[in-house]
Amino acid sequence: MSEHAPERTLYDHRSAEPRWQAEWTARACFRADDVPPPGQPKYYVLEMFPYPSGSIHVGHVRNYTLGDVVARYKRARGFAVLHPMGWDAFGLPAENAALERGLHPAEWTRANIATMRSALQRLGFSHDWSREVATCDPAYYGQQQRLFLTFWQAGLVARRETWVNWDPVDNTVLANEQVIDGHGWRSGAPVEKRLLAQWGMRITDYAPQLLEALDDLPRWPERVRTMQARWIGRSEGARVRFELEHAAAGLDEIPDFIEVFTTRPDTLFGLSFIAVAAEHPLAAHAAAASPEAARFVAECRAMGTSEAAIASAEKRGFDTGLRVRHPFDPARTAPVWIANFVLMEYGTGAIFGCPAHDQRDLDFARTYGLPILPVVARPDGDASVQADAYTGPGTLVNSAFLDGLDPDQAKRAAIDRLEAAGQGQGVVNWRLRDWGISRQRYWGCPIPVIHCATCGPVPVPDGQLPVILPEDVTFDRPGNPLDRHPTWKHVACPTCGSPATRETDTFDTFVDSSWYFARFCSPHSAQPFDRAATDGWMPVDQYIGGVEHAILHLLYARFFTRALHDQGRIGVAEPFAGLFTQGMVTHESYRAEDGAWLSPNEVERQDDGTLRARGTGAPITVGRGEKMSKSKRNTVDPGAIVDQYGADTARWFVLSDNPPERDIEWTEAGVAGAHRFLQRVWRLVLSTTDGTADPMPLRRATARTIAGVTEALETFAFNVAIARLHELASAITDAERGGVPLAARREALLTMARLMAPLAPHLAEEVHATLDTASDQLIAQLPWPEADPALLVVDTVTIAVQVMGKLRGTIQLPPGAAQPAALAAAEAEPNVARALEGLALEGRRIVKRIHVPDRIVNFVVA
RNA sequence: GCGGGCGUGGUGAAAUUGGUAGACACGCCAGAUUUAGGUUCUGGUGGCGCAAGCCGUGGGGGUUCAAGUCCCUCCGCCCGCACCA
Repeated sequence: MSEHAPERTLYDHRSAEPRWQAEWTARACFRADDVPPPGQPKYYVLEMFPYPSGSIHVGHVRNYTLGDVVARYKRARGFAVLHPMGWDAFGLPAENAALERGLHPAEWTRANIATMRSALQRLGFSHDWSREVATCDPAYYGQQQRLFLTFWQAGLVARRETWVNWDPVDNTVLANEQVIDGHGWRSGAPVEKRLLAQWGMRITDYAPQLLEALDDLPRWPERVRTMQARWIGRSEGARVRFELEHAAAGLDEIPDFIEVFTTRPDTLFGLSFIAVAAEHPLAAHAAAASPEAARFVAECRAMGTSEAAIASAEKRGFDTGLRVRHPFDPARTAPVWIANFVLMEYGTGAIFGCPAHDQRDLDFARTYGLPILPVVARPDGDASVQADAYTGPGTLVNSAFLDGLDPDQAKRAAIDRLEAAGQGQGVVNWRLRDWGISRQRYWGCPIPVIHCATCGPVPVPDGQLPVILPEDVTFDRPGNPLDRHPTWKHVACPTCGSPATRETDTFDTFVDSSWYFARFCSPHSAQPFDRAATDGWMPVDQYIGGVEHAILHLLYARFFTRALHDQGRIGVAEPFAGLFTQGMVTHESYRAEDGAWLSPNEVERQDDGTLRARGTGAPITVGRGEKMSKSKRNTVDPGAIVDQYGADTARWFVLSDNPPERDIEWTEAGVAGAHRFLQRVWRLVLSTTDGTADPMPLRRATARTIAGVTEALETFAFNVAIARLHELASAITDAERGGVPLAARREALLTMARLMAPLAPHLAEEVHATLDTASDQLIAQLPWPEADPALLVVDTVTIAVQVMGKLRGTIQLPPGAAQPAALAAAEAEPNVARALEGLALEGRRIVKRIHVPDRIVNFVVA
């Protein structure tokens, strides 16, 4: 056996990683107090907690690695760090698993949590596991019920008959935010509209605040802020009452007027028609009176929102026969239509149509031959109606008292007149809807309400909380098993004592994730959270997760925090001071000739570089990198990567090459490359060659690396941090070859280990323990290295010399060299001199000499 | 349609924020050591050119001594929202 057996030169992650993980736990390195120590700055790092689906995927690895780099770095920088982890554990997949596999959702969820917890722990993340919470635990959701009741008291909860989005596959209501393109966000089934009594949160009360405060979140991505702003959707306009002519006397209980919302009250004289949504009460009246109207309304509803994209091409309507009077000219009337392009959920569910100045109205008017009256002339005076509706600036015409005004003036004048006449008022309209939180599902937090025939809905008294989800339920039929439970829902009314029933709906799981960040501050509190703990830790300094939560989760969490703030229960109005949205992890997809998707481990690279099916050698088609998905089978199991290469390799790879906000493509070559580099570091550690060369250049390189890595970590440029560490490794390799003493190289390696520690913590500890046998501390306990300023001082700088802006050479000068010296050296540079001579021969001479100290010299020749 | 973002070698990218474009890595080429290696190490690698040099950050134009970076304009790609009155 040779002296350098291969096993001895390889870093063995299989033994090192569990050893260091155990050591961190034993020393409680990542334990945080419920209140950060006084005098020490705090830093709360939070990654969006996972749904316990059963296994971690590489997206999780990336998400938690990013958070862990920040947590470990901030800890080393002297911050008291809170870095918790828990489980967003309620939700539909657990019920589906129950149906498919006969497992109870609780059992399935708990097993998944156990698996995923150990998978995460194997990656060496510095989470404080003593603060772990699961939203399906009564200790958590009981506090959530308490929060709900305080929200109710604060007037933020409403029970209303509302048109809801009904998912016919999942048998539940969906929030607007959960309807994607007319389909359920989870089931993908076309969403229907149903009228149901629902619990809702009055998030619209907070629309102005939620919008304005976006400006105070500079550490949020622009993209997310604009998405939220558009979702909240503020628009200024007017509500206008149109009195109905009661000509159609056959209709019972027709209201006296229709109210519309418009952003263009200036164009009221262009009125051509009124259009109401199919769900509008007036449409119901019309349907009651006329079979044709009923048929049209039914058609619209059947179409639902699912065909919205297709329907957008075709505007369809039905004339109810009703007419309204013009608010400014009672002699003028216009017809009332039911139209498929009017949305019940925006504004008042009714519009006034001004075809000349609104494209949709124009399309509709042309389809049904309705009048088109221009009321805004273009700046050149042309008021004619062209192919497209005119929405630009101009002057009002055909508009009585508004004539001659510009649209902005006319809006104000029209609103003034409406208000004076009691026919409308200027309003701000919001796109944001109230948040429906009832779900007809079992596996969620029970809504703590009792329905009494005499008292109505009654809150469950605090002493009876939590309302525990019963576990003895069956899933043999569709619908909510809580409804069918023999005893659970039957209770006495807390107010009058008469027989009553529990609410059997459960909360939307987005409620669960709207306050977990506060719970993490004091996870064992007998209240939702302790004020001292949230005062100490909130807000979250750095929140990290996928951009798919840009609207739903982040908006609800902001709403909850604001509401709690206004109730005096929490000290911050915004939960997340900094938000980072990471890119996806993608992978090539592979398809066999018959079109079947192949997983990466069913594919093999041939000697000629082509990819073929493993075993059969059949040719395959390689698709571009795209989001990993089970259907395309292009997923990679992080567990297998950790087994083969170790946690540090997986972490290093997801941080390498790409900036974290961008998508990365997972490649076997990239993983192998990360692993090679870590092994290379280990070989440097094992080197025993000694020498007597000057160690100063290596020391300077190390100091520069400290500065470079620090800056990179501060700016989330983790790929750049890795590049800097590669450079230091090369410098140490060069030093070894150049005979730099072993002790100096080991000093550099010890610094390198500390710089690497946030990214590859296990190897870092191994290096540290190997080279500094005197230390009884772990890197996890040590402060961040400081660069000696003296070592950052350079004795020469390279200055570029340009002639007419083109690079002609470089010169070496001491830093801070004065202009005369710099110019002289520049002119003396042979290549520069030659260029200048050549120009002089053409009779051209230097007219200007630019000198930027330590940067550049530029000779400008006329 | 509206909003946001992006466009740099064969590939992923970097660029002190207006000052030497391509750091670092993958890949590729050549060599060394091994030679069972998908090992390790060294050198090379934007394009054209023998060279001096010229060209080069999606295209065009502008500002400037100097532009990947700022301004105008066009093209292309990605993401989000979308009959929002």
